[in-house]
Amino acid sequence: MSPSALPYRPHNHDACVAQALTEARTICQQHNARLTPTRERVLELIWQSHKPLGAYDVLAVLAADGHNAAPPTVYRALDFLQQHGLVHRIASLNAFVGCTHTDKKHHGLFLICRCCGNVLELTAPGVSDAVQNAAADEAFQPDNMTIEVSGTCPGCTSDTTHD
Amino acid sequence: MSPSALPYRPHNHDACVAQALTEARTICQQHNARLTPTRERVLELIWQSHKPLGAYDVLAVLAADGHNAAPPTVYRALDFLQQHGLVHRIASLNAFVGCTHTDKKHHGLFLICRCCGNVLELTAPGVSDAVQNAAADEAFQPDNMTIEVSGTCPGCTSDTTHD
DNA sequence: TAGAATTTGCAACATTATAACATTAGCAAA
DNA sequence: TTTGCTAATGTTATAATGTTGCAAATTCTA
Ligand SMILES: [Zn+2]
Ligand SMILES: [Zn+2]
Ligand SMILES: [Zn+2]
Ligand SMILES: [Zn+2]
Repeated sequence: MSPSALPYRPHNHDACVAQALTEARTICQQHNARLTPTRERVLELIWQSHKPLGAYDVLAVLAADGHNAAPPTVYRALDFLQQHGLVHRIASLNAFVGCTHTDKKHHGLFLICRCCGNVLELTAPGVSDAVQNAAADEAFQPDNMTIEVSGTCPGCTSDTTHD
Repeated sequence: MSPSALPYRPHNHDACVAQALTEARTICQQHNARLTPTRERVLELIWQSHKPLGAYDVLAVLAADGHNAAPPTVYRALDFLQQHGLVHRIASLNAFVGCTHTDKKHHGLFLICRCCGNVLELTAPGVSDAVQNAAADEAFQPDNMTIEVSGTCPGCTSDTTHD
């Protein structure tokens, strides 16, 4: 899985979605939290690709579904999903992406391709540690870290045609 | 300067501002760019503290100055200042802070105190390198990195009274 | 089933950012 | 010094993103 990991190469994405939903159900059960239809639907939409989706994009699809939804509907669902570690917010894009490491406790590092828009989430303990050290040198107690790297993914480096 | 660096302890902040403005003039000259009155004023406002300032906060002060300003005025000035490396945008706060490393080429790492709101910018080559490595492992070519850590600064860890 | 707690619907509003186009200031060649 | 170019600013409107507050409905618990 090292060079050219999942979102950057063709894969059975339906399996991604199915697995994400299954894991979500398990996790919510463990947390004694209710994965209601709206929340599950939002999660499914976020997972429709590995490109982050904006809250209002989600809203638009819900509306097209016939769901009578307003912004708070979406933001509440997204808050819930974030709280249970099922999605991450990408601050530099104001958008949301499904978490691909729901099993481990982690601080995600996100590789965002400027060209195709896909995002790969890494666990990158080396980076976390380096940040921890830098913070410790300043006697700063880290709580949460946002690490977002934009650039060009392997697919877009080689190709001339993009998605 | 290691433990308890600048923004987190009392310091002569006027000197911070003066230095920032001086460096800005130098840099703009070098870049053949015009540090117009509006741009300089915005930079000065951003530097009024080590707490990031929102675009509309800047706008409000400009208005109080008697300057007939609209949002584009501020955003344009901020774009200019960012382009010349004089301010950074903190994505997780939608706010702007003066760059404290205008001399070196750098990717900033920001320690954001949840309690007092101050931000300390570090250069942290160790972190940059770790990120580069993680990206290289995925054959990803990094372009720009956003590294923002929120937590508690040394001042707020010890004190019970905050700013 | 009654009561409590969580979730949703809904309306209005707040904040952040950009588009489009007219106007002006700075500068240099004719 | 007038002309013409470019960068910078003014102006208006609008887009995009995110929140608050309260009432109704649903789900859980006892
Ligand atoms: Zn997939
Ligand atoms: Zn994750
Ligand atoms: Zn200072
Ligand atoms: Zn900087």
